[in-house]
Amino acid sequence: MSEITITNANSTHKTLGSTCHLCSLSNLCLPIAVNNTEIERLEDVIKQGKVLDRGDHIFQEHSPFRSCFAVRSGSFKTYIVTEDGEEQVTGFYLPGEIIGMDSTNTEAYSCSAKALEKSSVCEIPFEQFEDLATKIPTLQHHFFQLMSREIRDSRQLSMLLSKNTAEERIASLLLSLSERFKRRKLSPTHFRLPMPRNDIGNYLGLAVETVSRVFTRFQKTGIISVQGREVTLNDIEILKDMIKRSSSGCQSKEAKAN
Amino acid sequence: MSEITITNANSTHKTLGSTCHLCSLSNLCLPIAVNNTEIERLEDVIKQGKVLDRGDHIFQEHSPFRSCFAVRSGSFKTYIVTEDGEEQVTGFYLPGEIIGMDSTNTEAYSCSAKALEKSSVCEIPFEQFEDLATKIPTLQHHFFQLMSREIRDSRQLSMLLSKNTAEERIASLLLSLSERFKRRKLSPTHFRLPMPRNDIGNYLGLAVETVSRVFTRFQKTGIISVQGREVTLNDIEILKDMIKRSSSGCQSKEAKAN
DNA sequence: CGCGCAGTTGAAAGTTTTCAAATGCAGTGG
DNA sequence: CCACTGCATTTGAAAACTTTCAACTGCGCG
Repeated sequence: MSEITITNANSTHKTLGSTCHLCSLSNLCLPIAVNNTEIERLEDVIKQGKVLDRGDHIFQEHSPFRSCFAVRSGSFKTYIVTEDGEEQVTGFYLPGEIIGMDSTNTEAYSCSAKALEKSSVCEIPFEQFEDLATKIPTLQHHFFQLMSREIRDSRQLSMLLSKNTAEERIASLLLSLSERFKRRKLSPTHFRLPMPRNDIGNYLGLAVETVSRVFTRFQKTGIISVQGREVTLNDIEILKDMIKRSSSGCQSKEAKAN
Repeated sequence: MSEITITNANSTHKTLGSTCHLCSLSNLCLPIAVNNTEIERLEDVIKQGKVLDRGDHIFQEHSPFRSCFAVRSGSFKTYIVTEDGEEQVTGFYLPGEIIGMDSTNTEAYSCSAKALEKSSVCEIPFEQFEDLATKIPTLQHHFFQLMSREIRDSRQLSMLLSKNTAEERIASLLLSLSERFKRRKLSPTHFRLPMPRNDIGNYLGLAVETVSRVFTRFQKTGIISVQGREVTLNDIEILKDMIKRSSSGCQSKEAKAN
């Protein structure tokens, strides 16, 4: 099955036949079977290479929805501001993952998306993309797939929040990150947390202090090593055992290869 | 804008022009703009009138995914069984709502769906439906819409679970049910809970005892009246104020009229 | 009429939060 | 290059909320 991936604007290059690597994030973003004509259409639709600094927004809650965004580098958090002005983190997004699917076909974005560091994204203007999807069944299929995965991931998070202890939630997040790094061919056992403790706590429904204490506890028992945002998972099995009780891990938003 | 709705097998009738009421649940289920030819195609695809008793499953987790289901009467819960054998309720579904969208485009159902009482559903075989969607842009659009709503609803639940107290969670569920009854032209202030306390607690991440205590507390302060599963909301405003702190209420899975 | 499940209630135990305060780290300006 | 300021992280102790355990009540169904 051939694949297409969104690309770096500077390094676009096509190969003959049906395979075409447009981006360094092959397999992660929009891995779908299309022919060359369709690839060209996709290229027309997707705008590449928007760069953002730490703290910049890709889009703000309530602003008119136009596009989804594929993370190319860096990392993002999505969040909602509640009526009393509190921020609620709804997700973290790493390279190869797609932001904004919860706003698909709505007037406005249902959350804000902010860069956690210097990052870049590809823009997927949704209306055009949708048109294209009616013409390319595999594209439609793939997008249904991404969305249903997003639903399942979110369910997963709900379960985590409703039934699991602080330790289990953190173990779950660590494992989720681990898998997502692994998928990008990076070390699954040693990585840098893109987000502050603050956001972790917010996302997992825990006080910052609790997050900190759990990290400390994990460190003391030797399961992980932490220094600031650098984390080493010393015993993934133990972490996995911790969350066995619940059906599975934290959400992992990647576009899983078809 | 014309509408189509899935129907009772016995009372199928078409009206001329572009409006066609196939089911008593008009506006709730699949309200979309289509022409008559398209309506006929939809009718071919959707199987109507499957009846289930209390405790019956529409589908089981891990069984091969074929169809989504629109609730026609009664009510359902969806749930997952965790590795340690615990049940985790992931949602409640009332007439006009669609079950199974989280399994769209997957091999197997990602949860089980069980009738909470004598109920009936319409079956939407997904593969055929998907084909149809590529031919009817509004249908594709509508389904994207339903799915993105499902994502948002699930996010909402996560927020509820991560940041809200027991009282707020229950208030939120009550208001969600209230709105969903209202949408069906039923009383938004007096209704029968389709599910046992058990499932409420499970869904909201609370012990049954806590659910019971909160109901009692609400009753004592006069906000609601409860006798078993019969509930009367005496002061919706107070309930709304309770959950104001969080951005919004509980999930409401209805297909909102386009 | 009685069994069994659903719901309620009380008291103790556990987790997590909150409040307060100290320490570390990083970018800024002198 | 260093001190300074502000934010991030850590830690301790008390307070708050929810769960757990146990027991009791109520209701529906055979």
